[in-house]
Amino acid sequence: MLDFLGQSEAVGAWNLLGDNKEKVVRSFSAAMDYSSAYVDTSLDLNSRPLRSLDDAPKKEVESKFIDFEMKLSAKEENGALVEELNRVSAENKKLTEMLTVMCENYNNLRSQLMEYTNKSRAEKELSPTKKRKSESSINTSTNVVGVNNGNSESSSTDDESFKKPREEPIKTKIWKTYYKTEASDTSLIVKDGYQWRKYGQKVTRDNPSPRAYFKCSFAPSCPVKKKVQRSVEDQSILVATYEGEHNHPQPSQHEATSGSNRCTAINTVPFSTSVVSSTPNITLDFTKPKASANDTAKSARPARVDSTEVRQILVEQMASSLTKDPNFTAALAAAISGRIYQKSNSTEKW
DNA sequence: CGCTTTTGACCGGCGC
DNA sequence: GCGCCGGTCAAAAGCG
Repeated sequence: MLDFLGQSEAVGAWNLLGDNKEKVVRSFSAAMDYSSAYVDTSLDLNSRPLRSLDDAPKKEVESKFIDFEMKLSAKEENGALVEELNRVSAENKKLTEMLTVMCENYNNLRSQLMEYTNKSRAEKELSPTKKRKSESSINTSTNVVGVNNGNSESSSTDDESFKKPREEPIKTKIWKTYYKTEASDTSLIVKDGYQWRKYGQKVTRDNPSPRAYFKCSFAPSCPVKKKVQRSVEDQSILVATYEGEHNHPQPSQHEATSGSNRCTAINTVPFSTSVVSSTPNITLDFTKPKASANDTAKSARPARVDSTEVRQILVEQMASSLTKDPNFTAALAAAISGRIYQKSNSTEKW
């Protein structure tokens, strides 16, 4: 009985979300976008609770509803239940409004952040700072935001870049790409569509995992280098730092998808603009052939995606994550079954 | 045999 | 000046 009431509440919540369902999902995905807080929203729509919607169990559920309804009418508790439902409905309406306000606030904050980011970038480009030789090009290259992705390497370089003036006038494009790999995979090879020649490997101080140094196999005509190192926080994530731009076409798109080392790019960010979390759940497969990876030097970087595309993918990711969460599945099942209940109620009682 | 990878040595910037 | 550290070099080894 109580259990069923709980389901009804979930039903009400879900129904009342109405057109805001998508907004909810989008806001969640947005939240995942700008914080590295891990939210276990995984659910599996194929798991048990939903199977009750299959034909045979569905009948069972419906019969439960009928029994329940009969009991209710017998005990004349409908009024109380309706009252309870109304109360929950009102509460959910409030929550929906709050969520909408939160979405608006989030959008405002985000636009402010973007504005601030652009401003600070412009300032840094006007008055560059100096660092060690190897890192000076980094600082001239891309926008810098005071948001850390948790990678101690990028955070430390950011700090230092603020302290020292620099004189390196050469601007080199530098950006980071995060690749999701098998945890058991110990290689530092990422398939990004280009051919690389490894020329060194070092164990750095801030990370127990070795850092591999690669040059583009078209070197010296192509000056692009990359460094690959496992993330300190998540050993299954490879952090590839690219320096420079390819001055030649991508040799083989097939290369990007073939090979024993199956890794997936989960994020591409300009150096130290790590606003986007490295949450392993968000997986954007840049290794697949795509139009953006064409001949131009600028497209040499692993496909940058625009915000709407990212947002869409995030929403899809969110949906897929939600489908893996047993709790959400249960709530969804309850919602659907609740609709049946409401429908039967509305046709017979109201 | 030629290309790639490995790995220890070396170099240069930086802090003390 | 010295030591630390990240980055690069280059000889040796590995591989097809």
